[in-house]
Amino acid sequence: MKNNNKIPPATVKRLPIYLQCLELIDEKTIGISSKKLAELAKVNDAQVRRDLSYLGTLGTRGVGYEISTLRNQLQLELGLVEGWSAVIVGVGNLGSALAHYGGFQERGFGVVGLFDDDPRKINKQIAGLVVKPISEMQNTCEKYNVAIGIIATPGKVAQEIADKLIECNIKSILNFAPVLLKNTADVQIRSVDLSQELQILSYYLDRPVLKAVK
Amino acid sequence: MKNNNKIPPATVKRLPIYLQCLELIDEKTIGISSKKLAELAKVNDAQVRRDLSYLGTLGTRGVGYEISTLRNQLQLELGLVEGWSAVIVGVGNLGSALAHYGGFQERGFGVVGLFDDDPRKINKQIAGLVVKPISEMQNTCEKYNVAIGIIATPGKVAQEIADKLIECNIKSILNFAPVLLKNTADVQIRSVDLSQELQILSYYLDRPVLKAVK
DNA sequence: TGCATTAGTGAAAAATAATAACAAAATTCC
DNA sequence: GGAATTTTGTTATTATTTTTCACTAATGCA
Repeated sequence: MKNNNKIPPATVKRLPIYLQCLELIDEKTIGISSKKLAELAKVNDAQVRRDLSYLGTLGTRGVGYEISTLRNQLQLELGLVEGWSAVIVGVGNLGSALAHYGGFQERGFGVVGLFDDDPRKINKQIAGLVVKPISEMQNTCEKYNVAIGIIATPGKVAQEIADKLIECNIKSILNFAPVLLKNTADVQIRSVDLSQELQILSYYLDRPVLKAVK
Repeated sequence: MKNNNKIPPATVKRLPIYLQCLELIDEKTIGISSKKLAELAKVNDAQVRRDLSYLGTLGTRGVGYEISTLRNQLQLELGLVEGWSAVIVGVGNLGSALAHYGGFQERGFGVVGLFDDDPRKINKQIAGLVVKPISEMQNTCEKYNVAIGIIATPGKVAQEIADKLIECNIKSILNFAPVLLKNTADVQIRSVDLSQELQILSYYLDRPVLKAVK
């Protein structure tokens, strides 16, 4: 399939899962079939082939996929190779958790700044970084050419922070505050509302028969 | 529409958003039209009516919806009224963040237990609760009839914890560890992988034209 | 060479979602 | 009181997306 930039959302959601599945495989193994990968990822094997075909022609007919190639392409497609930098705004428990979270660094995201406006938090050291006041954010973002802003503040200041991040020329925002942020044309916003997740889960609590939303 | 238990996933995902929108409204206002709510939630107004119709006949033609009724029904449908209890396993930064997170209590989820097997954490007090060893989990779950287990442990022990939670007769799991948990027939599992979220965001980083996955 | 295997993909089918459009019910205004 | 207006509930339609089937094309191996 032509690599024309148009991977369906449902597929994009599965790419990180495939990547994760590959990590589970014994290092000595060098190849994997769509059938086996499908099994690990708990999807149909035609789905796997279809999904991977969006990334280009990666496999070999009659043989399967070479794991290292697959991993590289997945990482490339997900933009995990270019090493995006991120800043975290709000260093309460959630912000700290995110700062400590190994998964980010591992997958090519470097957290280069922590910001908060609480004087008790400023200058505290967390995960090797010093917490700075939000007024210094612009500076850091320019210096490191930061692409991602992570909002872990209380809801009521989240929009204000988002606006500031946009002013800093950030390209995407990952929002953990429980509010709907205003959409902006050229900034991708992705929200994770922890209690919303719990609410959705809760909906399915008394309905064990139904399939849960993914 | 008959209230026959079958709300489409896309709708279930919007219900918490509607609930959130209602919270933004001035307390004195008692009614709201589908058009206005649509505007707040940033969706089509026909969509709002369609979505709400799954909950029963809540509005009044020519008038609109009574906010308090709407809120009650949304909460009821989402199961936020029955007061589910939850336990959190793993009290690192993320677990602590979740324990402190006001949103849960507010929306009807009571966190009744914190568990960890790190001796340095046991007996620590967090958000008014004392951290206990995982061996005591069964006990707490029975005592409080806990319905939800929240996993905030490192990935490598997550499956083991999930199994233990299932043994404790929990009904749903909200998993924050970056692993795919094995599916079990009568336990709903919902996973939030923070770095997966970031990876999906990252995919859209160089493709600002595309619409991001919801 | 022939058989077994497995990727890539067109096309069909299925599932899901969104929207338009309008009758029915309620209110307001004359 | 009745016409005009508003706004819901719902049917029907359309659109979109996703999944799966089924087959062809490579490849390896005996």
